[in-house]
Amino acid sequence: MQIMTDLKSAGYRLTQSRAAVVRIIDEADGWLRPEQVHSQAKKYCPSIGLVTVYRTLALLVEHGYIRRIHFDDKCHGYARVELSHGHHLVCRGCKQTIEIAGTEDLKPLMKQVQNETGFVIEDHLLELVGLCRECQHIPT
Amino acid sequence: MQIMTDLKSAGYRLTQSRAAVVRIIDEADGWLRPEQVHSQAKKYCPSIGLVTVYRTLALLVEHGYIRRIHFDDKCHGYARVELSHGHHLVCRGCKQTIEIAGTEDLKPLMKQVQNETGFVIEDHLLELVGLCRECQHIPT
DNA sequence: GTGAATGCAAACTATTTGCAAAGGT
DNA sequence: ACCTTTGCAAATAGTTTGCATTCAC
Repeated sequence: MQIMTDLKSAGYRLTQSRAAVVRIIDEADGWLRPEQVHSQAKKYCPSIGLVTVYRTLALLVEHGYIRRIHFDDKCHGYARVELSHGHHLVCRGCKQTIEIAGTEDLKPLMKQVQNETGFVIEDHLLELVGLCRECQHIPT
Repeated sequence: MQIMTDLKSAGYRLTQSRAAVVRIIDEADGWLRPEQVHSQAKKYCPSIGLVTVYRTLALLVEHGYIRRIHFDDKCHGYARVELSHGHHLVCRGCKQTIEIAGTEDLKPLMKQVQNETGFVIEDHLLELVGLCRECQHIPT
């Protein structure tokens, strides 16, 4: 729960709701939608409201503890960041999200792109979507 | 307007609205939000409704003519696909979107990930965000 | 003429904001 | 006790759906 300590030193209060959200994210195998975080967080903080979940997720994103997951459809989810600026691999079947160490592999590509385009690249997002071993029977 | 021919052979009708949306996307330098496509498409089809824009965008995505752009915040945009499954580079300042030929560079990484995780990777999304030459004066 | 496509309004989903009450320090 | 944080309700933003009308073929 390093994040809780970090938040405390940043001047935030250690509330039940925040602890509950962090705990749910920690326990999750993959990514969760805000609504899922909410219903699960009630386990540890029965009175928690969905609004607080949104606010806490925003706080955790801001502090780099979790990351937003984007899909081709409209749904957004959140997953814990394991490796600084790693990329992620999402299973289309069971939704588990695995962080993959990645920036290094992209360095040459990014350098090449900067040279060719004159852009200064500030950030990048690499998302691989597929099926994990257990979900490979699922049709396309 | 290859896409219009394609749609026709797929059995879709060549309507004013569809032509207007395609034309706006073609003329755009970068990505556009549905609302922007709508207001600009009125130039060519004054009666077009936002709903039709959404429906047409979905059709064009389905046929691989455009791609959804995801940002860290909630806004989704659409940009033309120039290169089959290329990745894209988005300018944070002026929003221009450049397609970069890319799958090749990721092949080794994807192969490695498949071996290490047992996943079958079906799709990937690489988005580089930065500032183009003209926008580099903009603060972070 | 016929059925696909459209536009409108209304429904819906996801997220954010205002504000009084509760809780952490 | 003070001031942040919370929960509720309501507001908002983005997108989708139902249905009568319009338009491409």
